[in-house]
Amino acid sequence: MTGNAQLSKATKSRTDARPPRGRKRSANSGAGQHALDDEIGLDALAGHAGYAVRRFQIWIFQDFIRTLSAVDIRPTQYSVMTVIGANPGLSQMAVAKRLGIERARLVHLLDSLEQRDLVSRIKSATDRRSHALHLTARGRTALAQFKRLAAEHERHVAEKIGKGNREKLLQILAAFT
Amino acid sequence: MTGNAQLSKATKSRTDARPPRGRKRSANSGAGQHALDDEIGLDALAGHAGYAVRRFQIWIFQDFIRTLSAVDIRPTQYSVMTVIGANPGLSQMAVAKRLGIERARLVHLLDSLEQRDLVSRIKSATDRRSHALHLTARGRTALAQFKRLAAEHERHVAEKIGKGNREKLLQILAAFT
DNA sequence: TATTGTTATACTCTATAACTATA
DNA sequence: TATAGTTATAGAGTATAACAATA
Repeated sequence: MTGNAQLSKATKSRTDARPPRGRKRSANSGAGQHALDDEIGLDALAGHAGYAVRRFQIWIFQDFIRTLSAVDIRPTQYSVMTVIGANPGLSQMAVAKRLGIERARLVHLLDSLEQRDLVSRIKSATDRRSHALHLTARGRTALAQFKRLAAEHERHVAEKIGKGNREKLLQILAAFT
Repeated sequence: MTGNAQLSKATKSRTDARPPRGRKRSANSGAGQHALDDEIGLDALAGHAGYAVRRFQIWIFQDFIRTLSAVDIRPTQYSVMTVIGANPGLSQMAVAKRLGIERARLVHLLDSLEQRDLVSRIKSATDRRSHALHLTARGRTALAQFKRLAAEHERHVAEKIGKGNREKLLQILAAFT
């Protein structure tokens, strides 16, 4: 991402396509008339939850990746390990459905976690089509560390949007988890 | 995405009927022990804003794409057309920075919008390296329709999370837009 | 027949690097 | 030297389809 995700001062949304302050910019004028990003209005975009959510999600994932860069764990890998850790024995289908991940994609995610000796696939005795997923001993130790770093990331979020706002957000979006 | 982002209502029927409240599960049990998604705990994930935000963003983008499918416009295309419409003459760099899009990616986005005669690139007279971006006449008419459909999508969001919650969300995340 | 895990393909998006034409 | 637009590549992530083993 090139853009700055920080506070750009909510420029007023204009319904028509006119420059903010009578500063004239002819229709065919050259590009680059805006010295500051703040001058560029978002228009209807400012009222769309999806736009704000997308920008926020990019920021939050980047902070997560940065905060856990020393252990090389990305958000999806963390989510997979966390549900397996909390629900040992789950099948790949169950994990995929619970987290909204394509089962085809989970195959590759698990391949990489298994190669790092964090997760193991155990052939199910009752249904030989499926695998029971477990953390390895190493995986359990590692996950504990990942959780500490993830909690640190979560503190960054609270600093960024405010403690109360973070809790309100979790409450509003609880139905989607 | 296969997963339903709504409150999963556990449609899955399974031969192996387990008591809903029984929770003892041995560490080496086979896969597929969970009859209902609701039984699969998220553990630490439940406290992570990023997880909820990601699930919500997937839902909201899918609703946007579905609601605007008749006009074949995706969220990023809509955002690009909206800022160009509100700020005619902007350079590609300015649009890219404002929306947090890689300038390399904006090239392809604009190629496709230009091929559909919605946007035009005009050589800047003052800086011949850059292009001044404008909506075409057709683009302006089309954008008005896109905005009506986007407003319909926004009503879906309000229905889903509640009117007040949607406004609270916009307020909390305003700093990221 | 249906499901689980797997492989494969295609398209979107993100992140870089390098090239060109200008400045 | 630096910047705007472009081209190219690589890696995630999403969306499908199809296949083998098993139910």
